[in-house]
Amino acid sequence: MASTPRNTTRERLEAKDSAILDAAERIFAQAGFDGAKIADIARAASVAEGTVYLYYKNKRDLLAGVVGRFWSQLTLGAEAAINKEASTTDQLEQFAHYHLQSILDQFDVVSLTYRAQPQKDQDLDQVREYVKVFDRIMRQGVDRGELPPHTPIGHLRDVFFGTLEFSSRTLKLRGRPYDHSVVTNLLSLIVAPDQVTPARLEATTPSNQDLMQKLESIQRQLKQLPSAN
Amino acid sequence: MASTPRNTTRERLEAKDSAILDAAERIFAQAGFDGAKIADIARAASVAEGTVYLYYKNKRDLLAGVVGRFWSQLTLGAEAAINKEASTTDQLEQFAHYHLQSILDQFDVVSLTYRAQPQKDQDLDQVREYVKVFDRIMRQGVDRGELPPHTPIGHLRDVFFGTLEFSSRTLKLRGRPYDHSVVTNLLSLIVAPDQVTPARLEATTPSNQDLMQKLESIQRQLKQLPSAN
DNA sequence: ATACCAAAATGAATATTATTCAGTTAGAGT
DNA sequence: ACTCTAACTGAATAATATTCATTTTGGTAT
Repeated sequence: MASTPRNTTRERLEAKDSAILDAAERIFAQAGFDGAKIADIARAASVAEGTVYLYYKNKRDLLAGVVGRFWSQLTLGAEAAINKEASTTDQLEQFAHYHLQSILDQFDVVSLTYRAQPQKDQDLDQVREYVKVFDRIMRQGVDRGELPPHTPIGHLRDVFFGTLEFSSRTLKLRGRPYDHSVVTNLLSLIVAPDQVTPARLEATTPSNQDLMQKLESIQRQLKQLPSAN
Repeated sequence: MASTPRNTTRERLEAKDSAILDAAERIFAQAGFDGAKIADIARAASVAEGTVYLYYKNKRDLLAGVVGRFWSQLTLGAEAAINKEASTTDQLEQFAHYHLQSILDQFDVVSLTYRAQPQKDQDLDQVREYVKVFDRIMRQGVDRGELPPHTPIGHLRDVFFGTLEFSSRTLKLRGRPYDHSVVTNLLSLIVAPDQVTPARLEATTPSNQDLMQKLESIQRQLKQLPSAN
């Protein structure tokens, strides 16, 4: 019955795989790799311990599954969060915002990514895929002429992801929530400074620039007073 | 006999502690946290398994000891590698060079640092101490007038360490050796962000000092008005 | 509908290690 | 030399990852 539209067997297997990954993600994030017990994960997924080993060779392989799925989903979310019609600067800001928010939100899962030496080469495939989102934006920016042709994309990629990851650690360590100034500051380094206008900030609180302009305007008016000269 | 210059007992204990840390560092770096067996570490340190537990509460605590010592030594090395008389830019380059080279060289030990959730707050104390080296250079740069007064040191610190850490991962992943262009590129962002000289930065974002000067200037003008009374 | 078979699932048994602890050794002070 | 304690030992214990002999399930053919 190969032509039946719904392959119930495969569906059942995928559902079970998914349940195991869900449970593993939860337990790993909560207890860390060592603290997580296969028995707990199996129970949370409503399967026997042995069943876990039908889907994943061992605990480490299970972790790789969790991490791989996480970054894979993050890639999808990023594509959705970025407006491909927007300017390069705006796309970068959208991506940086999405990335920082996501890794703060799921800090524990992210932390599992680089734990110990990833065994296999393909263990980081999904991360590589995610990173390519940045490369695409930058290449498009160069093509469009919004970035100089010699832009060192490789270097800036390390700056982009490295800074956001380190910032997320700093924020977590200090118990602070998402902070957009991290994104603004980063962008001011990566793209030409005059292209980055902290629109939100400008709207809410007048900058020193605004104050200075106002003062200069007042001063000009003063100079025009008849007796002032 | 408390006045004897050499306290042999203490010395013996410290030597043993050191031997255990040496062995642990080697085994942890080689096999990762999970892969490292206490039995192996004990054998490599020439002590019984039980002895390890006289010095460290458990395996995780032992890891914290290894990581703490590593960063502590890195701090000493950094102080030595930086010429305090040099310009801020040069000091930053020296530090960046030292840092990247060190973390590449001892990549496996560095990787152990952020593994899983550091349990205690003080687990990262030595890392904090290390990070302060950057802050000191930057503050000195501002004091000397080599950096604009409003340099966002906190943000730039995340950029500095985040970028170098991520770059080290990129290089390792590709089997590449130390690459100084990483340092050069990073510095061009931090110190002289593409034609944004300190002067220009000052011009674009007036400080409160600037504002105060402007106000005082206005005030002087006002006093000269005849009708001002 | 029933029988059959392979795939899927189970969980008790096994293997591997972290951790403990009852017993031993060493060395500082008297 | 004797004592007493701190340091050390390694076999015993406990926790838990992994295996595997057995059972269950569900699709397919008759």
